[in-house]
Amino acid sequence: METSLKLFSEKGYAALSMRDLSDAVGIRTSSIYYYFKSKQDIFEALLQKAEAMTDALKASFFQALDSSENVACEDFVRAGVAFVTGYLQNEKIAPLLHALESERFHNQQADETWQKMLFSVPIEHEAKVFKMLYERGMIKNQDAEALAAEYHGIEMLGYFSGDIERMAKALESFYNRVFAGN
Amino acid sequence: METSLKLFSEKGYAALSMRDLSDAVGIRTSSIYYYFKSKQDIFEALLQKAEAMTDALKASFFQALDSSENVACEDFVRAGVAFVTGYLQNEKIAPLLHALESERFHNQQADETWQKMLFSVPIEHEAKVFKMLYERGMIKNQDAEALAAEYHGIEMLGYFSGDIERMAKALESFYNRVFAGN
DNA sequence: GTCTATAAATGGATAGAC
DNA sequence: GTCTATCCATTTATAGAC
Repeated sequence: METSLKLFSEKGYAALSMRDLSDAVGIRTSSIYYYFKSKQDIFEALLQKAEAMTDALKASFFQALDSSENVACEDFVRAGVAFVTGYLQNEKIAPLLHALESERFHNQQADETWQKMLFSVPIEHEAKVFKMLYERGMIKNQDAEALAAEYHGIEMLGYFSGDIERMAKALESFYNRVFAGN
Repeated sequence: METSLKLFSEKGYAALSMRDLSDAVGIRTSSIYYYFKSKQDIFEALLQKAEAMTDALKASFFQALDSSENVACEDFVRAGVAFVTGYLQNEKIAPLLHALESERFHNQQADETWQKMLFSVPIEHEAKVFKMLYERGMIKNQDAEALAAEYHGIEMLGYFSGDIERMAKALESFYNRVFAGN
């Protein structure tokens, strides 16, 4: 599973052959069929793992920001950077996301899980955070959904472009405008 | 070329066979080799086309916003929506971007062109626009780079998530804060 | 320019010994 | 559980007739 994740993310589903995989694992091709009934079966196990990761993400999101009573600009920026560099780009999650992204136009479930992991789950949480910040009187803007979309947009730009410094500056700029006068 | 663009974007490079392609075009597989010396050759022609599209984009960006002397919120939102729905999602560009995205982890040039088209070129232009808006006294925020990153982040979120309505609302929210008090 | 024919390699997958 | 051996379909690509 580990090796298939690595190779699927590097080569893509169609380009990865069972021979490549068995060579990388150090067994014969036919031995793979003792554990998985087909190549598709391996990929589906991967999809399941990604689904599980998404559920896990849903549970543990942004705890630091969520529980804090006072949000300093540094915390705010740090939380955003941490999500991208510490989570999306970490060695466990990144290959999973790459494998999903490479197949998302040819595999509906890959697309759905990818969107869930990168967009719906985090945005839903972020909207809750902004709602909380409003209710505590820490920000004046009531539209938590729009704020979450802006916030997450900055994160996604950092994730896809890889320019984390620019992302951090944009988050800071965002913070200064949203928290201005509070 | 048209058919290969369509099929590469739908199936991905490795999954598209020369047979699929020749069947779709209505000729025999061997006849393709009269025009292209290999499958890779076809994909590289596609990459070239994408590069040309990127150069064309660079030239014609956001003219409406660029030339206006007064930016109303509606114009601002409309320009952003137009870039995503009218350009990125149109029938000429979308398959090109999908083909590039599917291969970006296995093909460096695909990755570079994809990043250029979706991020560097538009952001560079958007930063110029915000700089202009500042110089004309229409906004108070001096950091055009950060504003462009925020603005483009919202667009990318709309593009990838497909939620154009949310994108429009976030752009409106962004406008209201950036242009507040001017 | 398009075809038939075919080469030569690689693909996913199975049978059955150990 | 892992192996050898093998099947058979499909792949990219070429040669050469028309």
